[in-house]
Amino acid sequence: MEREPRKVREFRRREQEILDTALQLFLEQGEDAVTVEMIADSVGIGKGTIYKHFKSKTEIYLRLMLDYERELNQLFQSDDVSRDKEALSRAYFAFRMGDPERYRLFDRLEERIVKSRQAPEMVEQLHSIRASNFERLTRLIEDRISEGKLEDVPPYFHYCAAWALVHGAVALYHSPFWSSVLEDQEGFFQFLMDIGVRMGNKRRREETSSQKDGEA
Amino acid sequence: MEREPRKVREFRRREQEILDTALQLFLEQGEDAVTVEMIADSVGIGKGTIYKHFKSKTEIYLRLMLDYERELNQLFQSDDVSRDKEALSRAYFAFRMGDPERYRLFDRLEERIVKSRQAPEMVEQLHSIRASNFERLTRLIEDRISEGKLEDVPPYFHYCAAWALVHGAVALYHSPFWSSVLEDQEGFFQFLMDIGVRMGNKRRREETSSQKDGEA
Amino acid sequence: MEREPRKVREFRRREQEILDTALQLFLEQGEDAVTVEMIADSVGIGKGTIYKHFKSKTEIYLRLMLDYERELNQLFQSDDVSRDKEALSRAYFAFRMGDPERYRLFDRLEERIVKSRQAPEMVEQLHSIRASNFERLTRLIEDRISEGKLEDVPPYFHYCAAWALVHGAVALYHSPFWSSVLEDQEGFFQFLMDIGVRMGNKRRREETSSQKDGEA
Amino acid sequence: MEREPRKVREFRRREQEILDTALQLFLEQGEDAVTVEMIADSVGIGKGTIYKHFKSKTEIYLRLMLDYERELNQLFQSDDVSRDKEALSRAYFAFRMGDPERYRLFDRLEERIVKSRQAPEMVEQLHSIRASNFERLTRLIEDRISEGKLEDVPPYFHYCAAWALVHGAVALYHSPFWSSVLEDQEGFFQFLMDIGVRMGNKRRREETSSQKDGEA
DNA sequence: TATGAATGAGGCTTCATTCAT
DNA sequence: AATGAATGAAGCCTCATTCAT
Repeated sequence: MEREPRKVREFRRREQEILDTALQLFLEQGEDAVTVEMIADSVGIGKGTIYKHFKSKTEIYLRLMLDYERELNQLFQSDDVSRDKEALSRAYFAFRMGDPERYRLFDRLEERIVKSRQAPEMVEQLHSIRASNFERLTRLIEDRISEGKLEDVPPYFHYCAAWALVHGAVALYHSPFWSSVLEDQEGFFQFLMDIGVRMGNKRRREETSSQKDGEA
Repeated sequence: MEREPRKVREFRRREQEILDTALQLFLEQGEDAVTVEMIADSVGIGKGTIYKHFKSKTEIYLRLMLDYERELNQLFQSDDVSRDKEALSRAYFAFRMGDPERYRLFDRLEERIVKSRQAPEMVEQLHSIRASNFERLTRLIEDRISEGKLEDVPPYFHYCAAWALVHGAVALYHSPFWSSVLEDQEGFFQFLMDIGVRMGNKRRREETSSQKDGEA
Repeated sequence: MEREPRKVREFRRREQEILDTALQLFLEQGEDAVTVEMIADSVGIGKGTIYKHFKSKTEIYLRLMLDYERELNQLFQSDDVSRDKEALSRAYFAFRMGDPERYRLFDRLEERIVKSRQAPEMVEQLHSIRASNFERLTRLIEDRISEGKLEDVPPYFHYCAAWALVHGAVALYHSPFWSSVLEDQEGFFQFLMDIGVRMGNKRRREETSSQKDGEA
Repeated sequence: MEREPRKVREFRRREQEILDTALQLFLEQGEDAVTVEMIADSVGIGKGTIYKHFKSKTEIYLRLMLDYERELNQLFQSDDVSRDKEALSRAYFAFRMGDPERYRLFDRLEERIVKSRQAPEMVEQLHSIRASNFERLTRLIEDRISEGKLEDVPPYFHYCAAWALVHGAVALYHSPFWSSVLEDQEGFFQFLMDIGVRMGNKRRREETSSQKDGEA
């Protein structure tokens, strides 16, 4: 009753090692350039061992994605941030931009995996974590709307807009072309985050009406 | 001296046919699921013939991407739009969202191609078209800034922000998860476009200062 | 209009070569011990080439089986034999025993392929050839029954019995144990064939009644 | 001195459990689809434990085959049946047809194992059991021949013919194609068994001579 | 110029067996 | 004795690209 845990712990440690190494390699070389054998070699184990832990390469992808989604989940669940819409916006932005490569990788993988209909149960699991995050978010936004601080549109307008902006920011950061354009990266992402933080706020009367004809 | 042009024209027509078909297939099935043979069969020619037109599959990708970039270029060069920053924003948004799948495909391909360092000359060509677009844009924005209509930040802040938002919008549209959340797609993208059109506008005094402490 | 046929002929020749070689190897070493690569090497071509001709290893199996079944079909359709039940019995016996290894191989393969539900269309094709053979046979037997030469049982009793005996003969021939027992192989198979040829014949009264009468 | 036997008994019981489970699985899924791990899981023990009982997967096969052969042996050794050739024929037929799947499995395995020359000692053991069976049988048949009840051919002609017919019957029963043809299975196998029981019987004068020219 | 047969490197996955605990 | 994690050889199949006709 005290020996088993050791073995189990060893096993888990190795599993984590595989995941860490795989992520590292995926980020460095692109997921397609990384073979299962390379992962095994990097960890220093046999190819077959990987398949004791994961049924397929796709399952490795999904495990990594789930971990990432859970990290985000913790952010949303933590009280110090999830009460304040602006703080949450900033935290979300920071989370995504904190490791843009990773975010990008998972986004790419998700599209591919969903398209090929592999491991649908795990995909569903992924989506359900995400959905739970956004239920909480919806409530927060509804509160702000009724307080008159946010524009009165369906709550998902707000967080989808935030998602989009952040997603774009990540892509920008990543893009070989654009990142070379951005001389003052730091300043720019600050600028962008401010836009994001403010973007759904209720506008003053005059402003609202100027939307189309102000220019004319 | 009159026969040759006909042959040449034939040749070009076929080349275009290959490109159109390839794009179609890439969009439908994903680029990795489409083999060169499938393209040839779809066009009704031999596999070898494709290699008379393009040195590699990657070159097909790049040709498609260049064409797309040139289409965008025309948008930016057309006078009726390129004088008015808001109109341009809208047009840009509309262009990307008009065929989000295509945009997404090219974005994905660009990352991969750049990473693997294939066909660097063509990549450079792609980037130079894009750069020329944005030189023109830079001038337009500089004008608006000096007119006091846009915030006084480096001009690329403005168009990079627009790029990011649009990019995010496309991804959102695409995402199997998010697109299911967006019940009122039409309304949402309108909402987002408005944000995009307004986002770099110079803010009134009060607003600017309220940035952080307005909430408090 | 004269060049194409040459290429096509070449292609077919090679296909046949693959089939012949594969059969040879399957017989010598057992189907599982033979890899696609071995076949390719034996023919002197690349592994990939095999897959231009056959979608999978299983398809090779099935092509061989279909060819064999068609050979048998020709036997049944040939007039000189298919009018005379005894001659047909002998011819059938001879056909199976003429290459017992091959028969055995295909029997084994059929079981496996059917069990794993691969290539069901080809399996169906195989079965339909066989069924057509036995329709013809059914008619022949019905004639003999109404002439009072064969026992009046459902026609398939007759040919299924023949099938069973021949199948057993082949297995016997094959069995490492039994074949060592059979000192006078030639004589034995003659003996067995005689049984087969006679076995469904109408028996005289006395014989018929003696069948079980201990019981009565 | 009383504890050890218990342990030993336990060990044997487990061994039998492994064999039973393995057989079950082989029959249900085909021997190649069953991994050693599946057997272990089914029994509820570790994979390594199986290798404490059997040196290899092949040894499991052979142990099952030996058990089967020994069962048959008991049939032949039991006095009530082994004195009467017809009763023995029927019993033999019944034994094989009683579990045709099992017979089929072992037949298949024997071919494979012999071909690959694994565990030759066990194969030899298998064959020697079988040989002993047939020595006894030989004597029985010799008696009947000298009594004038069976045709005067080498005794093994008789039992090899029986073997062949039964083997064919099993295959017929098994064949995905043929079994669908056999509407009246029960009736057919009765018909076949009668043939088997009678087939080596001494024929009356007239019959013998009619063999070839009776038809004419 | 057009063709399409041929290529072969390389990917993913399986599984019987070993061995340290 | 029992375990089950680790192994790695080996198999099947794909597909971009070449090249002789």
